[in-house]
Amino acid sequence: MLQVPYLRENTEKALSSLAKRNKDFSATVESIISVDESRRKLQNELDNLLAESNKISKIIGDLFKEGKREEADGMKARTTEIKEECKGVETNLSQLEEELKQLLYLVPNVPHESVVFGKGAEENEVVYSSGDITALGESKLPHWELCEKHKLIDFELGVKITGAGFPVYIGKGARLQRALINFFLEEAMKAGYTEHQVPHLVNEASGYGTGQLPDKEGQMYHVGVDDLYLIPTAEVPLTNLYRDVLLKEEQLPIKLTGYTPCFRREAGSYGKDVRGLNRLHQFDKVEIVQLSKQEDSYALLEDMVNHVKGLLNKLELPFRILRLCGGDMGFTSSLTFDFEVYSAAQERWLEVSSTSNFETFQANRLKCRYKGADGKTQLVHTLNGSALALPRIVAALLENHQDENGVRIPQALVPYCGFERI
RNA sequence: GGAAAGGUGGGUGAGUGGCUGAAACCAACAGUUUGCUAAACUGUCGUACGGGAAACUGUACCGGGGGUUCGAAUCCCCCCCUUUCCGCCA
Repeated sequence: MLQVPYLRENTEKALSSLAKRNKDFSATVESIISVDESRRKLQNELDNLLAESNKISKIIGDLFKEGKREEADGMKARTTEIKEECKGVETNLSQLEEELKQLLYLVPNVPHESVVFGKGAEENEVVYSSGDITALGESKLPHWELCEKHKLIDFELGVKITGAGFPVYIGKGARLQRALINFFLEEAMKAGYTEHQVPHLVNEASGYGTGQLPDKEGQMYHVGVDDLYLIPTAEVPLTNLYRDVLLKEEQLPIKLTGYTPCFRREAGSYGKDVRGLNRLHQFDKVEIVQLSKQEDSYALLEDMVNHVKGLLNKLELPFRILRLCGGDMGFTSSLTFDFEVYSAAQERWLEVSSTSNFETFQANRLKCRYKGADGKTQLVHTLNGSALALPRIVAALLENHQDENGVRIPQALVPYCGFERI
């Protein structure tokens, strides 16, 4: 959620940046500013009424002590009057506050200056690419066929016990999952991230904290009886560890990592793009999260991008990095880099990581702040990235490293797997 | 699921309807002392929204929401959460 004073003082700048999202927010922002102005006016009115009432109450108290009971009783009339007036003002005020909140929920984060205008995914900029597109022979197979051939994943079984999008990993397929999770966690640990095992269900407040609520309510599985949500990413519990927290400057940056399964309803997506491992309702992911001082966040974003680069290089996968254009960027993000791995057998790019700086957008709702050297309290910047999500990595590994004898496991992963080939 | 006890500032924790935005202690910050560190001493020290160039100042906030009262952290009602005991259980 953006901060009203920011919008008020930087209206032009905010609007021109927001326009990069290929949507016009000027009407909403204008409403925010004008509603807030009315709000402040009413607040002032109320404050003055209350100030008067407080003053009178104090005098009455003093009169009572002096035993001037009648004089005191005489003053009560005015406070009753004030109370009536306050009621009206309060009602209007809370209405305006609610209105303001709803309006603020509509405005996404202001894109970073490096973000370009764009309507959608086609306009994302490739800012880096690494590795050659793997040349595969005629016998190349997509991962879903490789999975069947080598008995790594049984999609049908998953359908039976749960439904589509809930695969069952078997044998070397299961061990590969475990190996990847451990590999990613170890690498994150070496890079200074502290591993956390967090709950896989979160409450409503956490959903609001990181911005999944109210914007993406339908994307999360909701456990009605207990009013809890299954996490769509470890970002939610990890970042919310620092909800309502006042940090000291020297504690920053805070670097967190964790493995969790992720649950996404993915309502409305069907077809060939979601075949096999390309899109699932449940998948595994290792997430990295940072909380930082405002002035450091973009350097740290760079570090996170480099960390993910390192992982993909060790897995010997060809990939590219995209800087998302305004139209394709998530609601809460200021700047996002997507990582895509080329899948030679499917002949398409698969998104395997999304690494973003949210600046103060999440921190504002989270109320995660720190006290700077100057004694001033300010919001932290939050960042996160997938490092990495498993299913498409598995797809890419299987497809890119297949040969006539099966599938080769990249060297870096062998110690974690315990086998060199599938 | 049943019973009981609790929820107060960055932390611990007092708090009799008005002198309580809130004692005390810890932490933090500034200073004095000191060869350095430590200790000791002195002072400062909550958050949010307003007004003001500033000093300063108004209001709100003691889990959340209502109510009683001229006046509520304090009394009443509802809700939420935590802890402990019992039950169930990996």
